[in-house]
Amino acid sequence: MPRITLPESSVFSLDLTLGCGQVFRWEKTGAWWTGVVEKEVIRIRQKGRSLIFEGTSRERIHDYFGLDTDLGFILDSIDRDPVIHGVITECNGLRLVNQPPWECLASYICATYANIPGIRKKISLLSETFGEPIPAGPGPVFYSFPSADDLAESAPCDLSRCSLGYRAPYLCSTAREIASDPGWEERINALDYDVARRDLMQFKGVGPKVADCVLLFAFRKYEAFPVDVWIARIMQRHYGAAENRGYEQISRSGREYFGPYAGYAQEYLYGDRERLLS
DNA sequence: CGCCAGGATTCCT
DNA sequence: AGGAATCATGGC
Repeated sequence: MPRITLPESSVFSLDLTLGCGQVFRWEKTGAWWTGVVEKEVIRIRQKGRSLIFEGTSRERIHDYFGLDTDLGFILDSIDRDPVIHGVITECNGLRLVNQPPWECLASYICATYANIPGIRKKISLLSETFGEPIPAGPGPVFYSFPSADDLAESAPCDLSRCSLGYRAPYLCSTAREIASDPGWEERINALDYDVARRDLMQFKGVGPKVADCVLLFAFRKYEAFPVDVWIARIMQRHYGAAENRGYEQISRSGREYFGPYAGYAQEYLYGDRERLLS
């Protein structure tokens, strides 16, 4: 089975990376994580400095987990006070993965005002209903995440079986838009953060929070600082944000305070939210 | 059962 | 620009 040995200087925690809530399709059984990335079922585990995996290429693992990213440099740049310093210690090795853009966009549209177990279920239902089974030997069947075309072409775009609630028409509309806009990835990629953000927010069901998540998790715009209810509470308790501050104010203050890798700070705070709010 | 959730939209002032 | 009401569903 292929194996990647991480260099001494490269900090990485597979458990924190896949378990912090940035992705919704990975599951851990025993020591092994199993997940679907595009058309591949990947199994992977970590033993110290080694990553052992099957189902995909070495290049895919490097790219998906951002193993060539200098995490130490990023963490140094956001390490500005005792609070974030403690979080960096607690969650050391957490990396932002490079998510496929469409899956990320669709997933975070589904994620609005839902909790993580519920989100996982919605995405699982979407994949089983509209995705394609991936041949992967014996055991349970895994499904690819449906493409925008898959969803747009599903006759009346009937997503009602997937527990999406009021998000269903949003996802349906955005799937159609994306299906007829094949250049959207390249376009967003080429735009600066704030322009790209306005572009994404033209899709139905995409407000500032979803846009920030997509820019951060799929387009590597690391200054994005998504604010959900947990981050809002953390910013209130630990960073003196007033109680009735709106999204833009909290997000901007996070960006200005933590700098060009504010999104990393956000994800570390989110990953350690239980301790920070206990 | 009631409260909450990686919020967005619409309508209002 | 900044509120408030509304939205559908499942987890806990």
